[in-house]
Amino acid sequence: MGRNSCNVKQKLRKGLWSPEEDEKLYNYITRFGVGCWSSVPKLAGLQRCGKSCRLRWINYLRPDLKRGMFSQQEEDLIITLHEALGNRWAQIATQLPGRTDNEIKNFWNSSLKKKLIKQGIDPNSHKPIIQMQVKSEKDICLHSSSVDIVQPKGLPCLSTSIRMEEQAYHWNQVHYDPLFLSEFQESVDHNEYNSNFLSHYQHNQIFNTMPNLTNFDCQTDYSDTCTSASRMNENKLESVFHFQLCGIETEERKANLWQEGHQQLHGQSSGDFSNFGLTSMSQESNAANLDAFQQI
DNA sequence: AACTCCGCCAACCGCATACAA
DNA sequence: TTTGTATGCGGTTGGCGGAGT
Repeated sequence: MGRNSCNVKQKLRKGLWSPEEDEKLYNYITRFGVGCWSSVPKLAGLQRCGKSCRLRWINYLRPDLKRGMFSQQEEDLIITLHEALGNRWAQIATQLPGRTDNEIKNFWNSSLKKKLIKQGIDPNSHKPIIQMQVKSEKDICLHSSSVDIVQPKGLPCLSTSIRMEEQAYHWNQVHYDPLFLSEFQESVDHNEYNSNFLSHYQHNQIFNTMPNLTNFDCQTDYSDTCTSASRMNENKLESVFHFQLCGIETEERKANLWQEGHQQLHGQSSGDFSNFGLTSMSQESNAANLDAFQQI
């Protein structure tokens, strides 16, 4: 049963979002909240499909999004979770507050994958590439007599006890909760591991030793990726307003405060967001204003 | 300066699933 | 139970901008 693209029914806009569209969507969501996405574009006065609006909100406009580079801890966590979960970006994203599945996926494909390959690790299996080559040669020799245990998709490779120790060591490196590690080990031992295991932990907030990434410090040194970092900051922050100033607030009053703050800073109507970016905000003259605004 | 190449990332597309009528 | 619609997810793509020539 094929389904038409949501843009086909009407002549709807596609492509990059303009600051005006962002403003409309942001104002609508902060005022009325996220309800039925399919009705959002109509009610917000946008020539977009609901799907596009949802994506824009989740990946860009959401006030609780973290901006900037991935920290080393986040990087380690993504690698570890990818080893355990595979390409389940949405599930991985639940363990990284303020990060979206799209962002993590892009980061993985553009950076982490290459990094692992550079380190001689296969990004799909997370095994050393040399070991994989030896194994594949062995497979060719042994063919059907292979005794390897087939792992369910998404499970880390735990076919030997040595591997399990390596795994535990690696997981400890990224500061997993010891309770989580022991229960994970137990679940694996009893073949009880399933894709909901991590969800369970997330749901019950058992990742209590995971570093708090919400207040991630963008000043951290990321020398090897600073070029893309600066570009990312520009891309993300220059075009639109800086929602994080006032955090997520659904009440209209807060939205108004935000608009007032914007006007205070720039002396213009909130309709024009094109100049409300990091570039200008990073200037010292604005820093003091920002501090004052954050007090609102 | 002009052009090409290439990496990054925002956004789209199609599929799967959930849910309501 | 069937059908239509909404939402969520992962793979893919196209445009932008920086680097190199």
